Amino acid sequence: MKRRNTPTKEKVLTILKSQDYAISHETIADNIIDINRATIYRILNRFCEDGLAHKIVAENGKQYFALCKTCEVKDHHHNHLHFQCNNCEKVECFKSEINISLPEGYSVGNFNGLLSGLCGNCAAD
Amino acid sequence: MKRRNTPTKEKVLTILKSQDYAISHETIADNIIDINRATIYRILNRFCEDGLAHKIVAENGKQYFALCKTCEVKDHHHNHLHFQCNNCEKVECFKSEINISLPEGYSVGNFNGLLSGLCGNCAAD
DNA sequence: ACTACTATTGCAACATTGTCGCAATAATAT
DNA sequence: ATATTATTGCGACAATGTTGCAATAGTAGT
Repeated sequence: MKRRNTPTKEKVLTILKSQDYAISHETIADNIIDINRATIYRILNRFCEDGLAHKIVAENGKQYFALCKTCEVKDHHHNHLHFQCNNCEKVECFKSEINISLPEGYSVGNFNGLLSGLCGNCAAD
Repeated sequence: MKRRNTPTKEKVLTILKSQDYAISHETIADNIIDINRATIYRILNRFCEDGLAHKIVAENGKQYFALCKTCEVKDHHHNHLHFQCNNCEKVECFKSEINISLPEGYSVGNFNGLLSGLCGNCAAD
């Protein structure tokens, strides 16, 4: 299936690029008016399929999306931790990769690792 | 707030104990008839508050609960990974703890780490 | 430019999940 | 027994993410 370039897709990508944090569909909806919720999800999921972004599931069950800056380019995966601040609720990608070893016979798929607590800014207050 | 012993709570605890995997409220509802969904969640959350169980958020955003067998007793935390099979959907606790280091100024809270893929049984097929 | 193909979008509807307020019930201590 | 209050059930709710369908609009080929 070949991707097409659409204004909507470009807008979502622009927002993703402009953010230092992983964002939820809500953030996107707040930044673009007149874009359907279903469309946002479809675009974001397409980005994930294409290896452009990755998805983080937060402790509240919500999905956050971030561009793949810290991810390995070759042998693409997302074995880094994320951090969500309980106060400002921002989700950020950590640089350091996690070593993952699976039991015999298991096959790897995805990794979703999230720490929570207080970020540098919020803990200082 | 002092806890009380109720039949409902005991039933939920019995089910938790009988399972080798982390379970969702659904599993409990399937095993006990006539118990309210809200009540299940309240009981499970109370178990978590009391350090009896811990909560795992899966990639579908659903909450799973497991008794604290593998968790550290002293200085109680849950720094172990979990694994959910994409086929049988079971969620299990891994034994090995993860080393977690936070950036300067951050304060730790919780860790939610989930691997997904195929478990030993399902990968064999 | 025109056309055909089909990826993408918007809309509406839906299932599901987890939470909350409130009144009724029942566990606990006196 | 009685008083206190933790727990439960019920109903309602908001929110999230997905899907089917018809309409729209990229894209490639002529």
